[in-house]
Amino acid sequence: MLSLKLQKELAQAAAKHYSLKPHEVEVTLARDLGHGDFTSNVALRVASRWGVTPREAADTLIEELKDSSVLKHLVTKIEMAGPGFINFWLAPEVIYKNIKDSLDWKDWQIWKGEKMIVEYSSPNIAKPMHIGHIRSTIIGQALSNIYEALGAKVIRLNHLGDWGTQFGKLIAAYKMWGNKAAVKKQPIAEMLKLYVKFHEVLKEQPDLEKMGQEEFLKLEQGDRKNRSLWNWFKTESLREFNVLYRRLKVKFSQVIGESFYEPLLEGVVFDLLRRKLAFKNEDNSIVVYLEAASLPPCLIKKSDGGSLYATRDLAAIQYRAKHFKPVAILYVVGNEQSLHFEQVFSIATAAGYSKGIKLEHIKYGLILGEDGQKLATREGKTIPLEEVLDKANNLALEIVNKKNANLTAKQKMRVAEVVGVGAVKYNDLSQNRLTDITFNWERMLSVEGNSGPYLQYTYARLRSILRKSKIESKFSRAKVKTTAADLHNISTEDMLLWRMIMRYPESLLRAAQENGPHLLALYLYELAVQINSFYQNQPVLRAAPEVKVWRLRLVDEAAQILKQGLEILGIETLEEM
RNA sequence: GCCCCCAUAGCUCAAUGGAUAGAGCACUAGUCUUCGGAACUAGGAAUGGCGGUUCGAAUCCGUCUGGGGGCACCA
Repeated sequence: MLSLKLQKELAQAAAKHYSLKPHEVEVTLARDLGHGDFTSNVALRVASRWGVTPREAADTLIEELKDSSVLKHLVTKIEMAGPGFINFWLAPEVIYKNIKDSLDWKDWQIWKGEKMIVEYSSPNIAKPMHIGHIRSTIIGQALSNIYEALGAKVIRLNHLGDWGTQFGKLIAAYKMWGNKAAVKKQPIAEMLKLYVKFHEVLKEQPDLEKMGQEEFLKLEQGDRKNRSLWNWFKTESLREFNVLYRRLKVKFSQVIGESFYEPLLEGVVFDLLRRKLAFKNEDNSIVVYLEAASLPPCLIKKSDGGSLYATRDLAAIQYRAKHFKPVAILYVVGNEQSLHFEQVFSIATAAGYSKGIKLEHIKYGLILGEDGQKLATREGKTIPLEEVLDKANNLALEIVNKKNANLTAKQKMRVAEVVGVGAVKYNDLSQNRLTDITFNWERMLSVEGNSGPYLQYTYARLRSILRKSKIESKFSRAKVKTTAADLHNISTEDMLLWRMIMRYPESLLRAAQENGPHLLALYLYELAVQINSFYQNQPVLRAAPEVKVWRLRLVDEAAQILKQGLEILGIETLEEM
């Protein structure tokens, strides 16, 4: 909310008075109180040191700060506010400088040059992408963008689920009931049918389970027929996935399937045995005991010699550490895999695979069906992502037809797609990632209130004002020039909006700290609400010249932040809609 | 049985240990000679129960209740 520079300056001034180190004093803006002021909870930190109440500490602090030579040029008034809160009124010159500093990106690029890996989306081959995949895909994309905006070098990995017993099952099912032409025609739909059928028949014929395991083992051992089937399934699946990724505007630096790590698996198992972390059971399966970490044991090799999920993730950590040398790996994967990651991280740490790398499971709540129950692929009970996007698109098209008849048919199609996808993405990104989401069509497709389209609409309106102001050429962004002297002419409403604009970098920072894109979404929404309310009552183009210059700059800055912020969330903006 | 996540308004969700717990939907009443009404203004309504830590708790700790997920040869 305050520029880093000003925060630092004030903290230093306060610290000097109390012989504290600057980091022991906290200076933050707590509430919007009016024209050009900000509040601080400096007193609170001091209070806990002195053993007095915050109110007493604040009183003393105010007396002393009044005479501070360092603060004199910054602050025009200091006052006691709530229980232990001190309000500072800043001089206009300071506010102006603060605005400029806040909007200076370089200050906020705290991840500059750091390399990190974000693993997201990671769908399973041969299964349709459904509503459950959208969370990992969209949250991962947004987080990657956030870190990148803060200066990090982000490697975006799609860790495809293209290995494991499930493919044994699929191969078995295909060999029994498969039809080449049908798969060619509708690859994923047909593969899903086979998979579902396999599980249905499995209920009556339990020996099918073994059959699936055998087919996977053959695949893993390089059986020609199984390999070529698997390759074919994979190619067909990826083709369908890419259509959806293109629609969602999701990109990856690398698409590396689990199968990629297969040649490394033996090495990992051998290494863990050598380090006496893993042990061989009588049935030849190999397990890592994790009592020390209070976790259940983790199996890394099956009794038939086949590999497991955990084995592959361990190999992946080893590989990534060696080839990318990241400072962190973020796994954007659902809540239900918590145990798996706790086990894998624990083993990786013990074996030293992740030395110098922060491993973090960015978990998120499930999307539950409208009945509040889990949506399971095996039972064929899912909502395909394509269906969600199509529905959203149709609804948006209906609305644009009503609202903006002037657009050409082509423009309307474009608007419908951008708005539809935006609505779906925002619905997910605006919520805390940890809570389970109960699926709801109405909310998912909402275009009113706290929704993606509301933000897109706000941006389009701001751009419309700027176009009409004629301060910009067709291709360049608006650049409204202001000076500190102009600040004396602005109203309280204007000032409040400035304060909101100044908070943008901080919202990004917090979103990164908490790995919560919803914090950025929330900020953008608050900004949009405030500017909507603002131009409803404060004329921009018809204002007096000295006021107009500030209002145009406000509109310009807000528009730029909305565009940039939405882009970071992976949501496109439109000049007209 | 053990472990993890969650519980806030009728519904869906917010909230750095701080000031009067915010929104949207729905409902009610308003704002159009408008820089685009996908908007704006106003209204009622909430921290699951009981303890604890703290000057201060929706937030941290304990416990109970309720919902979801998981617990070695699926991923």
